Amino acid sequence: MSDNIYNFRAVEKKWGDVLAGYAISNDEIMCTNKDKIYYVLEMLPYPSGKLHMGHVRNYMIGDVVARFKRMLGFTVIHPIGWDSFGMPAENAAIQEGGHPKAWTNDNIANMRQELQKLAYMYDWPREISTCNSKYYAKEQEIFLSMFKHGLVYRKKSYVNWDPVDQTVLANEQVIDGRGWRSGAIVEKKLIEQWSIRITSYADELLDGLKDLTGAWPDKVLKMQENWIGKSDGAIINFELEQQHYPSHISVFTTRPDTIFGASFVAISPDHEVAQKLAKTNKLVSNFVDECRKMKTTEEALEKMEKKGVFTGLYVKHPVKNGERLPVYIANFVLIEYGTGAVFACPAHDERDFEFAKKYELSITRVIKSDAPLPYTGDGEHINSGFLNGLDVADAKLSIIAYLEKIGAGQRQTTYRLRDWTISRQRYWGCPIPVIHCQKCGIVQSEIPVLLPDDIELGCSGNPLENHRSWKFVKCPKCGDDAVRETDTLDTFFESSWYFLRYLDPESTIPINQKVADHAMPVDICIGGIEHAVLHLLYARFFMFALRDMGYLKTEIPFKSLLTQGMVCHKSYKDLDGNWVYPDDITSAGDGQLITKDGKKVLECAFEKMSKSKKNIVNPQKIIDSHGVDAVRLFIISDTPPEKDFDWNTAALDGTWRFLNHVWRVFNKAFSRITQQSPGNETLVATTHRFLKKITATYESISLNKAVALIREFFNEIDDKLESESGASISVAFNVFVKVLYPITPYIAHEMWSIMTAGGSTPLQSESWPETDTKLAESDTVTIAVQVNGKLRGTFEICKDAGDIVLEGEAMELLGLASGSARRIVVVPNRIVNIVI
RNA sequence: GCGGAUGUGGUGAAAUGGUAGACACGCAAGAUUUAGGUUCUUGUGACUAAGAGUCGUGGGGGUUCGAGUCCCUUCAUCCGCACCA
Repeated sequence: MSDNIYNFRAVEKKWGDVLAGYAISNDEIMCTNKDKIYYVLEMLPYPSGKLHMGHVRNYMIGDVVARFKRMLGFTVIHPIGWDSFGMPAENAAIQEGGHPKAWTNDNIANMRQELQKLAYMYDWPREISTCNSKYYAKEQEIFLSMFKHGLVYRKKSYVNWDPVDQTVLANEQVIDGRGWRSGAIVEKKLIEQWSIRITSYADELLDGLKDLTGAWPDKVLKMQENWIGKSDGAIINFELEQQHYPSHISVFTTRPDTIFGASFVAISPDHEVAQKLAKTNKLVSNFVDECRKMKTTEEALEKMEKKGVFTGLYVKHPVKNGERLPVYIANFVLIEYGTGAVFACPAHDERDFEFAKKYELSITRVIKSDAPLPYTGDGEHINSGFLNGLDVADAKLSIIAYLEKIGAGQRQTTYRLRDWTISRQRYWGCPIPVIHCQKCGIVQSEIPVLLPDDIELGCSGNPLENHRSWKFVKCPKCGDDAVRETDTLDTFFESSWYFLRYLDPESTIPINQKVADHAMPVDICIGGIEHAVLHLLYARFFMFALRDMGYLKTEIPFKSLLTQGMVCHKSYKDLDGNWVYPDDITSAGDGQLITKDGKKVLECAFEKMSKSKKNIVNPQKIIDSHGVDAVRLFIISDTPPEKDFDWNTAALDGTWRFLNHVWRVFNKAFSRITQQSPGNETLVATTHRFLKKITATYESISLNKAVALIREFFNEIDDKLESESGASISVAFNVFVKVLYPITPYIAHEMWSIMTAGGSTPLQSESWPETDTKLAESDTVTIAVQVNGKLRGTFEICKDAGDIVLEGEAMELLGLASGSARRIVVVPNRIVNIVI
């Protein structure tokens, strides 16, 4: 191999198998002390076809951590798998022909190869694919456990309904109020769906956030806290005057203290009273229909007028004897929150105020303030009977006690969190293993319930509905004709426990508790911030639920969490507004950018790499041109892992040049080592100084800083190469190769094999070099001299020199007579600040 | 509207309250003539003719011998949630 050019292609070929091979057995895990086990988890990818830069960055961070911890002597668990159910496979099959299973498995095969090419140290024997029955059959067992424990249930709930595709859509699949595939305006529809009782864990999920403080990003904790949305208040029951309706309307309020200012009660169009009225009252039914078609996009909500219709009904005021309040149906009252009904105090609530103005309802101020209405702040109660004179907090306590005494209400905590609707009318998902029998009701099916392969895609609705031989079965209880559940599970169900299955992917039971309780929690989970609420909340919930069902004892899924930033690239548009690939752009010379065929191009913003905006860089392409090591090094250089990474192709060339530089210097150094050249030994101390700092940056996963220090260390070696002894250079390179290895394993391995002449252990079984702390501390320091806090010069001196000595040196440097300073502040080994 | 974060050179970024801009990218000048994408040296925050001068971490205050860092205030940008009773 040439001494000047690092032949990455040859080296990648030579060490590919060595670097991609890794496996840790469960015996080894069980024999390892719990605190010497390190579980690195990257959120498992959806097999979309090709790896993108976001994957490369995500898995690179995990790989560096895994390799570093391995060298530190940990038993590192570092698995990978595929989140392989979901709509894209089904859609691809419809659009391109073929079968979702084939499409998915082809993609997995391709992406697995790409991961191996990048030398990610994955424990391949632990690989899972969620669309494989080996995985989803165990998931069905968990589902049935949840069913038995009353954690899953069927209920009618309002869901996003696509009237063209005839299916329920997840919230994420509704874009600007329209179905992402059909483009139809999504309706709210009340249908029977399977749900998970995640709300019964609301308090535990909220409390659990405390244990994660500091280890999970504050932002994520805050987002989960807001999502759970605990609010304390009261339920107040308003007795209905009219007959033939429920005896009362219950409302939830966080401001029971404003009850004396109540002016009306408003119920949701989906409230049972509204529903009943709609059957006989045309005005009401028209309004209810109108509300149902309401768009739920942000802009629509912002512009939307507060509207309502009077029901003709009245309720009794629970506290003010003899007073009655009109009942309205209002478009701003949500059935999903609280009780689907509110009482309105227009003086102290903005929405109520707007509504009351519009329909000329009474507005009574009950809190003293000079501010204009509506006033939502604190203050002394007025016009409020026995609450008069109290502030808001005291009035709340007082009124709740009173309501409880007279039986008209009670204290109540409400959550924004709703039960998780888990059923999907989709083929490519885990079948819900139950059977509907006319006689026996819902009956558990024998498991596994396998997805049928012979399926007709592309028809409207769920293909499983149309698969007669699969759908129609005999009831396992009574033997009568029965119908299989044709809904499948939300794919978030799969991604809520995969990290437990990795620990024993072949186990006959879903979770091998012995291994799980020994190896869990995951020490670090690395993934995108987009899962801050969904996946990361579901995973936390699953741990609590699995604990309660006796599957394991551990409660926390991920001890720490790193949310890596997005990989961004500048995007470009031509003058017609079409996106243009960055590769197709050249400079016209006058600063103007043009496409290859001469069209003018405008620079847009740095934004997340996406196919639709064409601002993508194909990892495969740059691996071919720059080599795996260059790509690995580049993707973690310069930007902290949690920040967005702005792609810069010129900087990638710089990384490539660095590796060539390393190679050249190594060859020079190697000949000095073998010749045992005489010279200085200063590099030994330098080495330990850098080793100490580099180890600390790896430890805190400040990978951009680790890279900066490694480069600084290398520059130091390069500078001193000619003057140092062979022995000293050998010490430096021994450490340099090892600190480089987690990032660029190929070149590190090549250098190592040359240095050890193949006679020593492979680099990946080597342990991390230990810092000699005595050597790491230099014996001279540079002292900064300041006058009134401003730098005026520096001097070198022995470490730990006394204050008097430093003071004298500083005065001399400045040419000041002793005693001329008003005050002198000395910080040992750092600074002398002279105040005049 | 509520919540969160971030503002440092041309760019990505460093800095336990203690020498701001480490490490890179880019750019400029010079050397070598390398033909594999070179390599090497020097310079590169702004201002100033120049300096060992002045200014400089979004703006304005404050605490301190000393503030990018702590406190108050303000502006801007980004992200999340949102008719939540």
